[in-house]
Amino acid sequence: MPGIKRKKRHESPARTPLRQVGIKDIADALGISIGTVDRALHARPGVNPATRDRVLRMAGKLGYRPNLAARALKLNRHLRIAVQLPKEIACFFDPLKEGIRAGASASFATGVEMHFADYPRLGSGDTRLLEAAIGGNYDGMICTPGDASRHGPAIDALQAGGTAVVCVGSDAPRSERLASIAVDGYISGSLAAELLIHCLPSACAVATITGSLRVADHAEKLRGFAATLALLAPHLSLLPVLESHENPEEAYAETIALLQRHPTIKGLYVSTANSLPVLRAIRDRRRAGSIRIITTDLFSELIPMIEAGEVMATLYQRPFTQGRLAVQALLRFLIEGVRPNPVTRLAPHIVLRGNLSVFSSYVSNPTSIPG
Amino acid sequence: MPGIKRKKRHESPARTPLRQVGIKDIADALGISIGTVDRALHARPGVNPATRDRVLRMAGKLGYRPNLAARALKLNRHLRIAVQLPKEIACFFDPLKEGIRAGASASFATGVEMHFADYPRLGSGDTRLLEAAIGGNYDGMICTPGDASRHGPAIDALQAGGTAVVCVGSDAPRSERLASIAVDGYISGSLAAELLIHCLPSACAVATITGSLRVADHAEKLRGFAATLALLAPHLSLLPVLESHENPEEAYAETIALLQRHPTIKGLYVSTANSLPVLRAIRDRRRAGSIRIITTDLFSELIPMIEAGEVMATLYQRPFTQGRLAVQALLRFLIEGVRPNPVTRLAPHIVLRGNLSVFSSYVSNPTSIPG
DNA sequence: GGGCGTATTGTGTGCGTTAACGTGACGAGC
DNA sequence: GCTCGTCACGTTAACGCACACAATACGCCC
Repeated sequence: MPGIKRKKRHESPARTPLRQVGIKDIADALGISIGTVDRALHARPGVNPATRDRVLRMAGKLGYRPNLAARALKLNRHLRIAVQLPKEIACFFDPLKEGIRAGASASFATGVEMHFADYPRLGSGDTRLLEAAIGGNYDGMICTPGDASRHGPAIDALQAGGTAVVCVGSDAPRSERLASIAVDGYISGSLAAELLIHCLPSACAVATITGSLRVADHAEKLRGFAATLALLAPHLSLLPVLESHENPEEAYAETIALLQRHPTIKGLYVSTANSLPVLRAIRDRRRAGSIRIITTDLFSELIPMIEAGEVMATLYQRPFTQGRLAVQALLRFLIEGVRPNPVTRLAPHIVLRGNLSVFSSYVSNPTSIPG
Repeated sequence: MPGIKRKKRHESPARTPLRQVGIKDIADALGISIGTVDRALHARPGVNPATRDRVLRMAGKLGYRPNLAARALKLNRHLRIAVQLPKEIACFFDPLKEGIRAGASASFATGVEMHFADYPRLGSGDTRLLEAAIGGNYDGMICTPGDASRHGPAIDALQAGGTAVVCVGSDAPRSERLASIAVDGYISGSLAAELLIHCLPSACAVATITGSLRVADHAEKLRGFAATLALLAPHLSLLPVLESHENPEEAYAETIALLQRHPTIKGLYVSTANSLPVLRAIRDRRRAGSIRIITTDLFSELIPMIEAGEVMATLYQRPFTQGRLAVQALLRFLIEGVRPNPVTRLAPHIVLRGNLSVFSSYVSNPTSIPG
């Protein structure tokens, strides 16, 4: 209850009552019982179709809105929701999990059991975990399908078994998932290109390094990057893409080799969160000042590099928001039956030096991120 | 109820019941009545301090979480919330209102009456409207204090009378308002400068045009712009600020005069949403291609200009999100008594050509903006 | 010890909805 | 004519919590 002391409300006499119309009001208006109204509203059997119509019409006329609190109280549903996410990359998935927690606690649905399960990283143990959940009788599932082709069948099986699946961070487009929340990869790549273009007015070479082109999201980012570069900056030449396979040593070595092969390189887009080895290689080769770098995601080590201008911008994928949206869509569906938009594609936040302070506070304190 | 058909839940025999512990469980565990437990939990008078401690300890031990649905049902509070916002500038305040509506309907609070009141524009009729609400016995109020010095007293009076006030879009820092949600002006200005700097490597002049420096937010934006320019780009010279006073004719004339006085100008930051006259002047003087322009907010006429590259970027102030956050903070306080962060400062979205599609869909369809 | 006052605790009601259960009415089948 | 089943609808008991009110305990005075 609010801590402030307050004057008594409802002291003015002729205030519009505006009492929330309930099932009882409909019943009274029609001279029938609430039981019938309830059955009619829920399309349950045992109601004369004529009565049913009258009820529905009256409900519309009176502007009936079900009292969700009462409903939630009555049918004290124990929603069981599984959350299966990798431990790595922590700077993305940790705040994502926080977002899920925050979004779930904002819901008034009592008795939502959240079962968090971790696996080491995308592609290692995730499929097995997902398949294990098929028999788990979950009402909902939130997961990141790293490999859509392998996870699709499991997702379909879950859906068929009555578990609503929401994909977050990445998508399994051809599966039966209820919804998918992710950052738009094409837009990310396109933004990275645009930012580089603005800084590189004269002809030079730009490069990209990614995790694996087999990951749909990574491929999408490069598609956006290349397309925008081709469209807006014919004077920039795009070097063949490098793949680090999320392996630090490989990323480091690839970068060193790249700098050796192409000393004139002026721009670099790192489309995976694992940018540290790349940045280390550039530092070691003393090229930190002469290459414009766009990275992905945000973590503590990156902050001073953005402050120093070593990294020009990073594309923050808003993991907290993604988690919040995912769980809210799922709960909204399970509780109210509202089917969410099947595909939600967020634009990443462009983090520059000027707005870094806002986002760095997210990194240090992943709870309670507003927007 | 979800439309999908689902297998029966709870068919496995020995599932942990995990019944949500309630006030009754605490009472039973201690051999006392729920009345006492209730009093203890709510720090109400008339409980033996020793019993109170036992209750609190047991509540903690059992992991008691109040059933929000039951609470909401019981104290079926008729919250009356006033929303007072200007009609202009529509591209900002219309989606803000939508955000308020969306945030309120997402809340499970039944019986929240939202009283929307409009006035023509900031500074014309807003103070009177605000003062009129003092006797209105509202539980909450959402408003944009255009002039903090004049609105502060009214806000304090409202708070004293038991109305919780949330400022949105702008702030009245010295008032007793419950919370304030707005975009950080300093960061906006700083971002605008940073974007311009990246595009303007050689010495030249940049200008700014704003509404009125008397508006705290506008002054803040210019402070951020000037500071960042001075810090990062000594080669760019900042011309004296122009004020349009949100008057289209004045904005147009000022811009024409500016271009005449300073033909070498290469960058321009328009820190108010009323950028159309400025852009028209630049077009009329055939300078569209040669000046890098950063604008504020997003509306339909701006979209093709960003697509064409005429406007390099716009700083989208996320009105929908601001509205959603404002009403959610307010409701959370009124219902659960959770005092929100007094100051929330969002970073604006940087809208470039690459992510324009995401935001232009917000403009055309202001309902259901995800993040 | 009875009466009284205060401090502390117990009991009951109802919020709007749901779902199990109860109740007529009517017609078929014997 | 009686039972029985079915259809349409009525009645009612929860759900967990807040709060008004009832009840009990204890200390104190005369």
